[in-house]
Amino acid sequence: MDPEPVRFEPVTTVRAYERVVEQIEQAVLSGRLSPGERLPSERELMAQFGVSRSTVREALRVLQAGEVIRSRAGDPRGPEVLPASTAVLQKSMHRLARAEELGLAQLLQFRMLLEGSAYLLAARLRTEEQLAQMDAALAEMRAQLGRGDSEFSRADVAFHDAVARATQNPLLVVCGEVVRGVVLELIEDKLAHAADRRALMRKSVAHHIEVLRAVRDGEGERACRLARHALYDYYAEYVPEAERAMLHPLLGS
Amino acid sequence: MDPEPVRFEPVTTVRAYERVVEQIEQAVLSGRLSPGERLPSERELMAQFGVSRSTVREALRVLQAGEVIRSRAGDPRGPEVLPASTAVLQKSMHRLARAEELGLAQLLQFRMLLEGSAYLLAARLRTEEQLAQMDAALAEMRAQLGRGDSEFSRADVAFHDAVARATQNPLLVVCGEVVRGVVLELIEDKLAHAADRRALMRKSVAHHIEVLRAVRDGEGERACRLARHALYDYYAEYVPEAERAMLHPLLGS
DNA sequence: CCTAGGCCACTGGTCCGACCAGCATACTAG
DNA sequence: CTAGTATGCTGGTCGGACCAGTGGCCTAGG
Repeated sequence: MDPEPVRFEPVTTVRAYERVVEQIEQAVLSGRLSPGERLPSERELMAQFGVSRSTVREALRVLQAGEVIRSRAGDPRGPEVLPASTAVLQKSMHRLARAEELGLAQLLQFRMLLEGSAYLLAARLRTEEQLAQMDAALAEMRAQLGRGDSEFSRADVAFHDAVARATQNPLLVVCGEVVRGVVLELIEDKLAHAADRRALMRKSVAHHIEVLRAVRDGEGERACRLARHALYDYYAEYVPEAERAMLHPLLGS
Repeated sequence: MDPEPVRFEPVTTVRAYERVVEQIEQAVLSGRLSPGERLPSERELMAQFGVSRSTVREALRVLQAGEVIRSRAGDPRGPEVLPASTAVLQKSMHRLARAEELGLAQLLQFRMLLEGSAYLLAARLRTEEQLAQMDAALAEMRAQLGRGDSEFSRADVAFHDAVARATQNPLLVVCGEVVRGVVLELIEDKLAHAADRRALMRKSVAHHIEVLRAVRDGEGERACRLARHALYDYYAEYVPEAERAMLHPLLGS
């Protein structure tokens, strides 16, 4: 055995507000503080932690940014502990997607991958109720076919959300949502100039009908393949030709 | 047409610090501020935004919590804009996992999905150099077979990273990394008590050899199937039986 | 008795001014 | 020319102050 020498750890200055954050976060994470419960008021916390109100406030700001608590001015009951949400996850993923110099190719690849798998899972795991939700969203799409495309795409989003929810996996829901959003951001201007949006919508509806049938029949593999091909057909023309190859492995053999 | 009545939107009080956050965040997101660049000092910002220093500081705290910037006391150059990181993503996912919104089943499902697809893509897109990196990582795993399992799992991580990089998709790299981390966190204690870790390692090496061969031969589908089955075999026993069914659709027909 | 109304104590949001310790640079003494 | 110090900034923390809200209490009117 090595004669383990005395080891010193690098000293890290821990700011006062960080200690406050830490303690409150631990209380929430460990369940000693449940969603809906209230924290003491800032002035009370300042006494309990032995720090100034500024420090307490900075700590609360951090927790607020992390969706751990919520403060309302004037509420005598104090800051509220929030239930866990995917909002932060979504925001951080969005930031990452925009920062990582992601091209449309990468985003589309990821989306094909996710949505395909979502269908694969949904086809097996969906309940009748979720099936009905997809039906409703699809009906809404058909109804909005003639109207502006903002309503149409809202119905489209609702459809995909229903599919994602059917997988019972919040990760799939969030990631799908984010990637879809970023993809749309990247090409909405190009898409707006598309020659015939009406034709695109009709094609989209036809595709959704087909894929929904596959989901209803439990044919996951087929739904997966359909979705990926549809995405490719719809978006590939906007992907630089050199990068298009990275989408092909997902189209199956 | 409906005689569209005048519509009023609910008034939302926007806090001063929120608007400061918003502006700085936008500057970073839009690229007007790049990683490594510096923000003006708090006193300077307070003049530019026309708010007090407390308000500026609360805004900076929020950005700091979101890993957008970093402040060091005394640094005359001011707060630094950070490159996008996965830390927040990881933390928020972790919190969701602890809040039981996310069980091992969901995480594992997502990981099976991601890693399978990663192999599928890597088998087609990998370069010789990336293949060599996987080889090296695998060799390291074999070398560490006898040693502590922290070295072993580090080599394991290196292998999976090499695979993810071969897909040329940063999203896949990041998500894979994060999910792998959270999964390990969730069961590391259970895994530590496993009867025979040595046997598990050997089995893991054997699996990696096989899957790497599939990648080298360009058999993406096979690599995908192998990886998912391996993950299932390795982890499924820790998943509540009732939720195990949600993993089965990914194991293929 | 009960209820509608206003009152009030307290909340969080913002501002100000002050002090401290830390950092990078310029300057100074050797 | 170098070593060390002085300096002028930085962010971190503190205390006190004021304001606009909120919700419960208390009261006047039924």
